[in-house]
Amino acid sequence: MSRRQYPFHLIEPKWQQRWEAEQTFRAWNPGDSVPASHPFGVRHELAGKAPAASELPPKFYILDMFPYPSGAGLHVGHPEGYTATDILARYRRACGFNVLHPMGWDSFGLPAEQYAVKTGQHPRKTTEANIANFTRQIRSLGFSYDWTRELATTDPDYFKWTQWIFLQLYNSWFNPATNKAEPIETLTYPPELKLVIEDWRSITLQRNPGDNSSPEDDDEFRKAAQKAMNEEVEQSRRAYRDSKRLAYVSEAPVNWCPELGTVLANEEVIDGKSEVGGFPVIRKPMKQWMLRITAFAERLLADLDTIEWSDSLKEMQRNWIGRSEGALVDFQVQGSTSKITVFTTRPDTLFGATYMVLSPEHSLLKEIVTPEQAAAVKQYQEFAAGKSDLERTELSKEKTGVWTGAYALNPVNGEQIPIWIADYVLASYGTGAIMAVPAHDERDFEFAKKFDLQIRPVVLPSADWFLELHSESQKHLPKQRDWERMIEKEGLGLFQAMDKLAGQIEAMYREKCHVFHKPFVGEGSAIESANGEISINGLPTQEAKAKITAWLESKGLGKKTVNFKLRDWLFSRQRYWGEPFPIVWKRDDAGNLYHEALPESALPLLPPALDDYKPTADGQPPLARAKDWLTLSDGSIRETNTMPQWAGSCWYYLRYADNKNAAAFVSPEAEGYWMGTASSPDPKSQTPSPKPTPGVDLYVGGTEHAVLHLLYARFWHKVLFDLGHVSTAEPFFKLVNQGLILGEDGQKMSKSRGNVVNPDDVLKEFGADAFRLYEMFMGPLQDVKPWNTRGVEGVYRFLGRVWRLFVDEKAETDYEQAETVTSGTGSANALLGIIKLSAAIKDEPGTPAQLKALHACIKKVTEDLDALRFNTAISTMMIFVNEAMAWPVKPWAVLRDFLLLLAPFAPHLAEELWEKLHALRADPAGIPSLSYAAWPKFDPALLVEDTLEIPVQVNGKLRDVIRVPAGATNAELEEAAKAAEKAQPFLAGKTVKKVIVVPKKLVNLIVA
RNA sequence: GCGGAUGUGGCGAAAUGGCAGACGCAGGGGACUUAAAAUCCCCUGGCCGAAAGGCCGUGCGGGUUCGAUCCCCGCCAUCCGCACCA
Repeated sequence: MSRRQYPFHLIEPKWQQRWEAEQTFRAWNPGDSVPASHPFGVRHELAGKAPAASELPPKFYILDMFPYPSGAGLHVGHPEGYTATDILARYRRACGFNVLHPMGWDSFGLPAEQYAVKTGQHPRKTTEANIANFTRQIRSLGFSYDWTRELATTDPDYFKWTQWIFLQLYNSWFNPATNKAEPIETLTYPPELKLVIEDWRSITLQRNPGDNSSPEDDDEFRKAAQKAMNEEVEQSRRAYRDSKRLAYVSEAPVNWCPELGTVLANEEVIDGKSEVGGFPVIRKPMKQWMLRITAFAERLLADLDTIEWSDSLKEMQRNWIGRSEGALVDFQVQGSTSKITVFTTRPDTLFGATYMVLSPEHSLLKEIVTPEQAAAVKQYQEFAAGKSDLERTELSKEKTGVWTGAYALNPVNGEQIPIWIADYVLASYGTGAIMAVPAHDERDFEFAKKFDLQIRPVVLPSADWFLELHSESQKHLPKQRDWERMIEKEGLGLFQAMDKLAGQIEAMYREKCHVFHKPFVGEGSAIESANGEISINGLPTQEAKAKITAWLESKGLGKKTVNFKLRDWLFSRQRYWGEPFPIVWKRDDAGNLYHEALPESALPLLPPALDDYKPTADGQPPLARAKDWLTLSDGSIRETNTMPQWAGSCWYYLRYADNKNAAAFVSPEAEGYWMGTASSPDPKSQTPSPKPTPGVDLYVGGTEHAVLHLLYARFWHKVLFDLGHVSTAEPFFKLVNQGLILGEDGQKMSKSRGNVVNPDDVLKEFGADAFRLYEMFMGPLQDVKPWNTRGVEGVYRFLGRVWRLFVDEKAETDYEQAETVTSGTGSANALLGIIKLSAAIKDEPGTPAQLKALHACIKKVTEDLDALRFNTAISTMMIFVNEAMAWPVKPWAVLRDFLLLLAPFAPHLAEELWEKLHALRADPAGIPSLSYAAWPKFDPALLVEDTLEIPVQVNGKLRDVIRVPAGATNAELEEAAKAAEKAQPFLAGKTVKKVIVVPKKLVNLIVA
């Protein structure tokens, strides 16, 4: 394919430059002055004004997940989502919305830092170069972003506010009574932490005679006296306060990579090895900053019901949050005052608890381990700690553990049960300890079998379960032939035999269920579950749970509770290229370290300049190398951790609304307009539907962020909402995941497979419009689909047909000759000026057939865009063009409306043809802007058919198609169907028993 | 193992209770051309048939219905998450 279908190489740069020069896609905030000439102002009669939110048209916020600007540049997967959102942004603009469609850079990140470690080049340099390359690539695709709102998370003007939001978290606590984040000042302290003196003014002074100090001095003295008296309790209060903050410090097990000398984030650990270098990673407790996301678990779960995300995505978030209802139960340790609390979802199986298991890291171990077992326990703890995550999962098939030598007392029956430790119990879930009910839990069952612990059934399964077990033909169970014998020799019916068999297995289950090969983990009815005070025998599982839990609560032995899989967010990284924490460390009089926030005025806190970006030899983060930066004049020491990459992406969508604001992270007006529903519907706009929604109206991005980014951002947003900084509880109202684009070989694109498609190459050969169109034509946005270069050629040919639909053949030949002569060095505009439109384009009304073709196209494209069905919208336009090519006369107005439909998909080509089309008419007002021209409306009256094709079925099989007047009655339809020629052979000699007539659709004749 | 999604021609796909395969790719034939490219026109799910036409066909097996790619039940396969979460 050597010859160009049309001169996209001239058209595309021309319009991209025009859009940029005229700031065509600038989005206007409330209060902005709209220039007199700007097409947005012209369209909405706001030119030269500074409209308030109520005067602006309704907003539509269309957001892409901003990219990490990697050194590799864009691949064809990126623009898939960007193209979809750009088409919608242009469509919504045409519909009369004020569209916010921004782009920016998630530019903190590991690759730039690793490059810095290797080469000493400052990560900012690498980052800037990568951003420049990404910008070039993205701009070449002709997206209608408002580039004045561009932002980068690495920009100090941006991360100043990331740090500011961290301070909001730091200075807040979660009030369980209100279920909200509140300023830390509203925290109430327990009675033992009451200040001795509440108010320094209440301290009475006894003046010495002759003391002539001023009353101000008295106040100073009173303050000092209060301070001294309260000092001790104040220290405890600080500790209490610090333990309640949404941002707090905790000794947490982290992914420590000895080889790299650093801590890794979970997402940087793959199969127990570091993503970089593939070195082993172990769990190690270290002091870390944590964010209290768990406090919001319930709301993060419940509010999923208020937003339009795909089921699968919501499900992934639900699984991650992992809510489960159960009970906390206390077990007394025998011969000790200590209690072990366990979390269980099956309190109804308490009578079947035959041993307990603590995680190897459990804090009570040092108290309860007997001297005889101490060595074995210690050895096991070391064994478990030394295991990498990889080894833990690899070895998970075989359970390991050690007895502690201690016993606990089962609270329901006082029975002595051994306490074990095993690494199948996780320190980080529940209480880090379990009651083991091997008869009703797979893991406990496996463990009990291995270590020969008692297995006691306390839930009776249904007969079906026994029969299923039997059908798996296990050892020890009755054999198939036993069953057959029952039927044959004992003369039993099938169901009697099954009952008898189930009965036999049940007896065995009650007596010696340790011979079974699997436990019963489902719901049944309780057995063997009674003590002197309470019995749950015979109760179905749900009722048994409720009753035993109530009993435990009444005896003070336990309580109903809800547990979550979600953990608090480990928020610190031992890295250079991230936001420094606005935190310093100090020592109190007793010499204890404590932390304090820097004042807002200290923001942004910039990272120090370094020569060496490696962690220090003793495992300190790189920031600890900057000795000057580290220590403040008052002796306090800066926090040397930095924030993770997620921090910047947690709130960038808010900054887009007001990215230049130096006084606030976003102004309330801008936030209220773009994120709230403050904008008023514009009565003049053509189709402002669907209505603007709270938050981002549409967010498009890959599934790789299904959980972490989207959960973290929702969490921050809720905190900001509680503190009154934003007006909605959820940030992203509607979210769509674009599907992965695979290589031509159907495999995931990767450098090593050599199947990566570079957009630059595609653009060079086919142009941006063809590229955009193909990405959308491949299939549904959400689907995974393979790239196919022949497919690009197909849509490219379609654009060529559109070109030839408009352009005069002779002029095209002239243009080609001129281009050859000037060999591309001539003025692009002069060359394009040679192109003349076809003489077949006439200012005549369209024929009914032409108008029908146009309006059918308008209808389908509009409906498809509303439903994000880009692929079928494009095929509809192909059908229109194929038909229009044959028209001897091409009505001007019909082609004009078609260009409006094409414009969101292929904006450059549409602009060029729009310009030429309008140049045919010497309109004194000049050429109207395509980008703000109103979306065409279809006229249903033009689509009405005079006659309809109606399929005729006989007994549900298609036999003929008849043509009837559109207004035919059911009776007429029936008659016509019975007379249908090709149906006759199937009707001959038979009586029509029944006739189904679906008006305007079909007739089905049922014959005997 | 658990959860979710998907399964339709040679390929990407469309139709979501009513003519299965729109549109595009690939393939075949033709027009234009000295020739090629480009463009334009026609054909193109399988089987039987000279044709007219018929039969079969949306992963597999059942069901609901006058009628099922579509709704329900049970399987199978593929992909994506999560995975000792008590």
